[in-house]
Amino acid sequence: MDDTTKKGPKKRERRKEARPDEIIAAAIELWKVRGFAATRLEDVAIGAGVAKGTIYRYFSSKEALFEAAVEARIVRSVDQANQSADLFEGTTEEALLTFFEKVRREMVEGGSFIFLKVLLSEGHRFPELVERYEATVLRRGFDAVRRLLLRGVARGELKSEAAEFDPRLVMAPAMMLSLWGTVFPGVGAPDARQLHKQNVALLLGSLGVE
Amino acid sequence: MDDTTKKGPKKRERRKEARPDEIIAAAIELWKVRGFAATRLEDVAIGAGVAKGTIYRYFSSKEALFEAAVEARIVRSVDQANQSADLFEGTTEEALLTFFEKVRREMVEGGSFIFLKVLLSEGHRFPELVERYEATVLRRGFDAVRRLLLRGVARGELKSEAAEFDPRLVMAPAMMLSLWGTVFPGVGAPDARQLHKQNVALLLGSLGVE
Amino acid sequence: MDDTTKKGPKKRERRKEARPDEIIAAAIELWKVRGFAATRLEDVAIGAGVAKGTIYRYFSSKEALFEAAVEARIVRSVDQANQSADLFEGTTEEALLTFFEKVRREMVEGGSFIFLKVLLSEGHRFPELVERYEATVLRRGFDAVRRLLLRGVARGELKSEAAEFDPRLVMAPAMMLSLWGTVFPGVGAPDARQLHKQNVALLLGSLGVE
Amino acid sequence: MDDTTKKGPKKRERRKEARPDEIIAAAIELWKVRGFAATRLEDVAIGAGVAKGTIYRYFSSKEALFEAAVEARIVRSVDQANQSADLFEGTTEEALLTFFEKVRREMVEGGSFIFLKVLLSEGHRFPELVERYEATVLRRGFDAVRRLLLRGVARGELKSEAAEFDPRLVMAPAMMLSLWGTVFPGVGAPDARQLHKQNVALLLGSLGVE
DNA sequence: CATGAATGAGTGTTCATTCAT
DNA sequence: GATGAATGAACACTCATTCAT
Repeated sequence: MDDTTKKGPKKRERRKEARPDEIIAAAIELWKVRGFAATRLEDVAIGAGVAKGTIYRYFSSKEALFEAAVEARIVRSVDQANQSADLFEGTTEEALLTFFEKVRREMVEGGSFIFLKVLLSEGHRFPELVERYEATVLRRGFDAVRRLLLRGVARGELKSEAAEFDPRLVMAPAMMLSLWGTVFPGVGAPDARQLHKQNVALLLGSLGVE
Repeated sequence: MDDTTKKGPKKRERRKEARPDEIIAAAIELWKVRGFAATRLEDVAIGAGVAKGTIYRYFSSKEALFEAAVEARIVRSVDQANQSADLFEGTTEEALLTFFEKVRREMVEGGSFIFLKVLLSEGHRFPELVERYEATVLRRGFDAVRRLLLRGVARGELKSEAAEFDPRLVMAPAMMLSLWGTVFPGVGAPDARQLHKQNVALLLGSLGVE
Repeated sequence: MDDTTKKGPKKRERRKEARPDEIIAAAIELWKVRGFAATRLEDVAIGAGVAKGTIYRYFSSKEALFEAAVEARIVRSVDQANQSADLFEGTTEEALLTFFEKVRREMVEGGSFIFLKVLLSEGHRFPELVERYEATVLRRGFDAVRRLLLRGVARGELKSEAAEFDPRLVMAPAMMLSLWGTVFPGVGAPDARQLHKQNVALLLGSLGVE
Repeated sequence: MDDTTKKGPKKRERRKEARPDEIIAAAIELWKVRGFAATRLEDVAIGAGVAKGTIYRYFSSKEALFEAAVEARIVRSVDQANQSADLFEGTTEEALLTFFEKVRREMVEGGSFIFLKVLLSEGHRFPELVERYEATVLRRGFDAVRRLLLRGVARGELKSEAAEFDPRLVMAPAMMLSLWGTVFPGVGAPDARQLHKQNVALLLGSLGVE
């Protein structure tokens, strides 16, 4: 017990700092398959290779762990979205398609869908988090889309009225399809790319120049 | 034992037959505000003005109550959707707008959003119900939309390619906006009608003739 | 409901009087297979072809029903036992064998084993009934055996010391075997008659003259 | 993770290892007086000086606790019985008397009667346990008796036909008397030793040489 | 700091008993 | 009297959280 301090103190330090992330990663992995409510903190502990009590050293409660997980992933999500929208070089058509694909990948493969699900069904328990998610994920996502539309107008690819188009309508299909796909096997999942293309075509058909 | 086929045995039972519906109504009302998991069966009982045990006379478990509630509401939802699509007399533009409004009203005001939420976050506990919901609500909703698009083509209001357009893309925004609106105050709720109009404009702009 | 008073008032009266017995019979039949605690009063009602509430017209509680069942069967048991012992004409050997067989039949086929089982495991709930059962079933059974032994001495078939032999030792094997047989498939049931014979041989071998 | 194989990890656990036994002991003590069904798990917890939840750390259900209790006591019972039969040095008369006394002590004072009672009245809920009890307690008890009879024949104390005598008939009185004694105050308990003597006399009178 | 045994409030479910019809 | 819908006390079991080691 006390003999472990001999070898390398850095080693332990390093692991210690990684702990919260490992716990969050394990938690998300379990939440993805079992859902938030049905996943016991003990399972998270086992999944992260730590003891139950250890989780409480880093997160004051199950909800706090969830909030921390959202925070940890939100940064990535937002950055991804912004990169797609702002640093993209290609046509608006490609940009939109890439954006939809990013949303899908982040939601489905990255597991972010679990955050949205929990907030949708148990949002009442996380009032601040709901606000924060709305402001940081949704609003920023919408803003990214808006900038993308404006860029399209600026590039002469979209009609000027596209600047007024509500970004929520652009994002909704990609998100709804991702959510459906995680529960309803026959709806949304397999041909996601095809649907995204059709959605882009729809947008360009209506908002595109000529 | 076999003598029960007398005159009118329904008389006395008719009043009692309302009980299950009252319980379901009370349950949905509570689920809407507190969510499914956070609503105790005792609260449902109080809400319905009965004792806890009474619920078990009609529903064998909390999950069975949920399934019964879905069944009870599904019929209405599907009928609504079909009416919108099939019996509608006006233009496709009006038909789409009406359809979106029906979806929104059913989801938000009718409270059907709670079913979707629960299935999204706890679908694992209701495998058959997930299938049933997908087949009865989602698939039929998509079919109604498809028929609506075909009707538009037949009426010469939509390009022939509209017949191939994926109905999921038409429904997704209306559903996603409804879901968002129940949790994120600033997203989706207040100006729903405006968004639906813009969505219809988008569809017609791309799929409409001329 | 009110139209049934037309036909024969005697018919209903007669059935009314039979009700308690029918209920008791149905109860015992269920207790035999499911046990006392695991049998719901509703099952008894269904088995007896009456409504749950009707049981309470005749028996004030589940325990009262049990007590009444014991009383109803006790009379028969005791009479059977007394007949075996007192009215028997044959040898003591035959008398003992007949007696053991009566005990077994009453216990196993008649279902009396359920009374003993309940009193053994839940006797605390029925203090007066325990006393009554002890006095009416056990003690009288012992007395019947004692008289049987005395008769054997008088007939010159048993040594005089048999008059002092404790009847409990005579009865115990027959009862224990019956109890075992109702739960442990391999112990006691199939070859009961053979065991009774061996038990009689044992008794006569030790207590028999010559 | 794999470093747990250090010096003495048993030290800390040894104290905790007593918990299951303490819980079993408390449970049996309560079952003896109140019966199995009527004893709430919370009472067991209080009796063992732990919280309700602690019981579930060691036993997955009330029934599992019962099964564990049977297992824990079965070993002792069987060992006792075997010792009596095999390692005994004295005459068959003494051996039988000692054996009966062991049975009685184990059943009445050791509290094993509660296992038999529960299995008799609620055996349906424990099908495997019934089998196990039959095979481990009853059958082995019978075998011990059989060996005891064979030993008596070998020692020239019993007639050769004693080898064929059914051990169930030897055990039944001791067990039945123990069971009776736990419920019916006037039957069996006080003069148990006297009855055992008479039973031995009966057996030797019939099966004994000369 | 890490551990995991211990805690106990909370809830779904059962079922004997009551009582309006 | 009979019915069976309604009641509500009782209890097994779960799991987030705490804390002695």
